[in-house]
Amino acid sequence: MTALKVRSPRKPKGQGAERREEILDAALKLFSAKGLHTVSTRQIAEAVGISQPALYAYFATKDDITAELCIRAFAILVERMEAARADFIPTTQCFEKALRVYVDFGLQNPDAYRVAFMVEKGLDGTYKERVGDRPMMAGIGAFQRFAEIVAEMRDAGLTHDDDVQRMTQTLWAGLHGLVSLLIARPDFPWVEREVLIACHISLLRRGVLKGVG
Amino acid sequence: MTALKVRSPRKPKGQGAERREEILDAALKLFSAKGLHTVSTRQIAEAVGISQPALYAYFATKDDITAELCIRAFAILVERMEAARADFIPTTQCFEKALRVYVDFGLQNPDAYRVAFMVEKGLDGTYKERVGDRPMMAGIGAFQRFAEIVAEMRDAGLTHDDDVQRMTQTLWAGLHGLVSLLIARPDFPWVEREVLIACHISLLRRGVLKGVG
DNA sequence: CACAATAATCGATCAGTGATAACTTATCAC
DNA sequence: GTGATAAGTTATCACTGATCGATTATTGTG
Repeated sequence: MTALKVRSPRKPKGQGAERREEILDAALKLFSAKGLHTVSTRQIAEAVGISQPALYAYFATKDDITAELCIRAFAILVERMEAARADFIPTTQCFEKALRVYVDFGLQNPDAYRVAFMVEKGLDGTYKERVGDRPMMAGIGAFQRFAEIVAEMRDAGLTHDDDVQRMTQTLWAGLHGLVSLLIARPDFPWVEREVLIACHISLLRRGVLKGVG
Repeated sequence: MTALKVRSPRKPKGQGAERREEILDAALKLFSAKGLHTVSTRQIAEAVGISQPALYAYFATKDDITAELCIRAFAILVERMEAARADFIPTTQCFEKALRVYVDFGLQNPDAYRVAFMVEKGLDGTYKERVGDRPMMAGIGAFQRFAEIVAEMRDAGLTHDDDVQRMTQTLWAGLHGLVSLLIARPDFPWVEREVLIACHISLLRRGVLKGVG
């Protein structure tokens, strides 16, 4: 491993934002390849082709980089949830499809998902103060879309429970459980993944909706 | 903060194991108070009253300390699950009670729970190689108890699905979702906790069991 | 074209991290 | 006493995220 540092040419004067994107791109790739905690700021900087302190011109903190990635990823989720909601009618099929959107997103964006819902917060509130709950709030946007869907199901008289908040939180927790375990423990002797997901979604649907089992 | 280092007297010759316990005790308290990632080996050592390198006479790695704490905590869970299974008869009440045991355990031992199921593994396999999957395996012991309970329910003809593995994994994921979210995101505007737990358990029960909604 | 302004970036450095090596000290059996 | 050895030490390493102050390169202006 020679690892001569190859420097990227300095950006023209107004183009700092471009470098910022490069940093986010490099970070995303590294995180996906090696996991969140094992990637250092120096590795990110080297991948971009700049010095390590240069990162701090664009991000106050390493956590801010992950937070931004996370927020962007969740914007995509909200988008997908809205798409699912656009052609939503209160049926079992539509309902399951919406759940499936969430699961697929989590498994396709494991790093963002980790940062948003699985990363340790630090009981002293450190994490919270630095990065805010911005990533989580972004995730909550998706949660709200879920609440709307659940509300529609309730209004159609299809749910067991009438309290939408309560039901949505429970449903969300149920989905999150599968997604986070598949992400955190890929080596567990899981039943075939597609089968498991289908089975899980059916279970949640039965738990929320009245009618045919 | 003066923080004069107060040294604990050297242990007699055969009593190294006692120091080991002291380390685990101190670590558990610190982890509970400040969270896992924010506690350093130096802090643990100071709490015990020994030098930082002295830790490494008892544990090869910082992760090994958390792993041991985790394994011990999960031994308790297995114990409780076995107790729940001892006076188990295939009824809705007993089933829900068993689920409740799991949730209560997770919320009472959040740090152990984190290490076992929520801590990042490192895609390069670092975490796995050092600490093994010993903590997770300890957790799996509890999972097996669940499987047995589910099997009893199936044999009584009460479940929707006949595949015990599949159902148990799904059920476990559902429980884990609530526990892990409550641990990781305590600040989320949750519905009142007891209500939420009860609601979630009902949902999972409806998802798994046939019969009355 | 020269020049000041400034965005972009760098090298040096800091305190803190987990971990290791080499050494000391207390305690024990004989 | 005298070795052997468990228990613990200090010094140090490579690495981490982060800060400081200086240094480029570029730009619009005179």
